[in-house]
Amino acid sequence: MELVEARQKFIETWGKLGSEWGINRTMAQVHALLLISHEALTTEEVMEALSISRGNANMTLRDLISWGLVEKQHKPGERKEYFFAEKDAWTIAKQVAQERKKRELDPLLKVLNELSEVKGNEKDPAYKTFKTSVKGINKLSANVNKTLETMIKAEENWFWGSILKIFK
Amino acid sequence: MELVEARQKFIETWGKLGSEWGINRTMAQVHALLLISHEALTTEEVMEALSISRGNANMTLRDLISWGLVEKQHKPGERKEYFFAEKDAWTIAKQVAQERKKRELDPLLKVLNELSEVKGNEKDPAYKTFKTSVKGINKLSANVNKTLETMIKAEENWFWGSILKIFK
DNA sequence: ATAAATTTTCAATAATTTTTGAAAGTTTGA
DNA sequence: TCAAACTTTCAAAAATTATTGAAAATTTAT
Repeated sequence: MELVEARQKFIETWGKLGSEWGINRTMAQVHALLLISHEALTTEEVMEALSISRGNANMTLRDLISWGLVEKQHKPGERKEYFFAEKDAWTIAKQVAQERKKRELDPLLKVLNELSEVKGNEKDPAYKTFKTSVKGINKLSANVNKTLETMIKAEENWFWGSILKIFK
Repeated sequence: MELVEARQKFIETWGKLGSEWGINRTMAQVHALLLISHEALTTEEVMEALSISRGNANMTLRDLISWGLVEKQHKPGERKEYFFAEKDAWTIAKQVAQERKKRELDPLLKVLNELSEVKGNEKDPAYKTFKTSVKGINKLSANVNKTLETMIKAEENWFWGSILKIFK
């Protein structure tokens, strides 16, 4: 396979994967493009490479920055902004995990904690099932949350550190 | 908070979470409804509870079955089908992980393996960056894959078994 | 202060995804 | 064999989500 074709396929595959996981396809594609670019690209170049509009490119790049996956660069003497992606797979994964935790897991836990406290008649099977199910999900979510926190905070932690080496 | 209100909120929250993770909102809501129902429900009851059409309810329930999260039940002497959800949070999580692995991770790995083998000029920075990035993602994905396989196959495995107890 | 270069915004439009509902299909019991 | 009970299908419609593009805002150099 030729590099040009392979690049195309990577962008397409990454975009598809993103959309299966609730990430806008274009955003995943822009990320893919930057991942396989050895130097930082301008908005113009991103627009060109993926045939997307200026508005779309701009918003998408800002989103990627807010996810901590891309950063702006400035070249001396140049006015325009360049965009560059973190390339290390482990760092990307950590960043995505951290962001999703903040955006989704933390709010979920807040709701589950509330719902775990609903009062009712212990004899009522509807009440019992609700409570048991919600508590079960709450507990698992809380454990995932705690683990992510530990992992993110202290990769040096002797225990998690050695587990995580499996993935690197 | 009243049980009726709490149930409503749980269904809404689970639906939102699903859609953030690329799962159709209605499907997540039907799942939520069954999760907090102490007995199996008919298509009719699901339609009623969530105000959705027969076609939608039918397709969604079939999908949930294909994800291994819901099963059909038959009551003696009754003609219609009843649907019941697995309630244990850990079993649900395992099931979802296994399904997503099969549907998404395995196909991804196939592509990444292909792309890792693209030939080109080692002096070309575009080629070098492509190769390095793709290989990095490939390696991480392969490790995640292997770990999931191990986890799914042998929960009894002394090593993973003890790690997984953290989550249960 | 001016204007060229660049980035951002956002209402309108387009594309995609989901849902509906009625018709077709299937199963079961009499 | 018939028909009632129930399930499945799928083309059309609705809802949602993403994209465009031109105007407004901002930045920078002179």
